[in-house]
Amino acid sequence: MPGSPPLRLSPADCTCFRIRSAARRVTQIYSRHLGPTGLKISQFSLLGFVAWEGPVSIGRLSELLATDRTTLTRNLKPLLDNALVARAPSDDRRRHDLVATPAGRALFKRAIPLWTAAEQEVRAAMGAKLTSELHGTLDRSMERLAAL
Amino acid sequence: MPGSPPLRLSPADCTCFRIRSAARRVTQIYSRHLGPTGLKISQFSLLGFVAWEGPVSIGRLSELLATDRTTLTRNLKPLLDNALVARAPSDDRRRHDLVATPAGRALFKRAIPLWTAAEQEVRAAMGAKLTSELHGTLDRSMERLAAL
DNA sequence: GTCTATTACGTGTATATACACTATTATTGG
DNA sequence: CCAATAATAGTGTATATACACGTAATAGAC
Repeated sequence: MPGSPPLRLSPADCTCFRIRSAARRVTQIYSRHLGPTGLKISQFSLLGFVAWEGPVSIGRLSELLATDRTTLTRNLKPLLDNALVARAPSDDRRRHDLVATPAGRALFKRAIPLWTAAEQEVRAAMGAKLTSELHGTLDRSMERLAAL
Repeated sequence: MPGSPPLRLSPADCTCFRIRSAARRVTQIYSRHLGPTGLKISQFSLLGFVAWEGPVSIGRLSELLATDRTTLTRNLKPLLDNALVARAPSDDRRRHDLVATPAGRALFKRAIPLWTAAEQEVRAAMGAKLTSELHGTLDRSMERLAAL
């Protein structure tokens, strides 16, 4: 089996540029829908994870969300300030477990239909086939890139 | 032809979360490689576009990069401060045309091999098939989402 | 030729992101 | 028990992102 020909790569072929552009575009659409709740899309995700995973540490969230630990510290601030999430002491005093407050859970529930509308707008524009292709491709890419 | 069954969407199916996670992951890899140049990946892209497109306005760059105009104003600051990009007056005094300086073009050239290494690391981890699938899916998604 | 609508751009504000560094608490080896 | 090590988290700094708003200059209407 012969080796592949040497690829001629140009910066126009940049995987990073493509994925960052798409992320910006998609983020704008979701943000528009979520506007009335006062939640940004990343806050929606973060609040959802905290609500689902029950008491959870920053470090654990960092794994679940594939986000740097210190980024989450900053991202949590608006949620803590607005009392949507609260810190709870844990047995290990190095950790601060995070829980969603009743207000946080209520807001998340109110946000779900708006998120659904955003998701449906995107899926309607892309079509079911492209949507599932995109999800599958991204999921597999994340698996392959996790090792790096 | 019957309609599709009503989709039951859960926030775990979020397209935005997937694409943002992947963008974060990919960005980290490229940033690591580009570190020695002092350029972030977005600066590499921006500098490259300015160098290629010759004298170009902020508004035009905004279309090319699918980035908000005001974001580019901020993103350009480090490049202007480091004299990698310069403003040139244009016939229309509302516009400030941007050009890459010799230092900017030289740095971009030095950065290309590092970008290539990043691109190859990502492609090696993902495989050629998944890479081309990802690119195609992202490109088609951007087309479909541009209308929104 | 002026007045107005449009175009092109920057600023204020707020969030998102992550690396290097620091501080605190647990754990483990002796 | 105590010192060294590991684990957990926050801060300082810098960039990335975009909406709402304000400003300056051009183009068009008349």
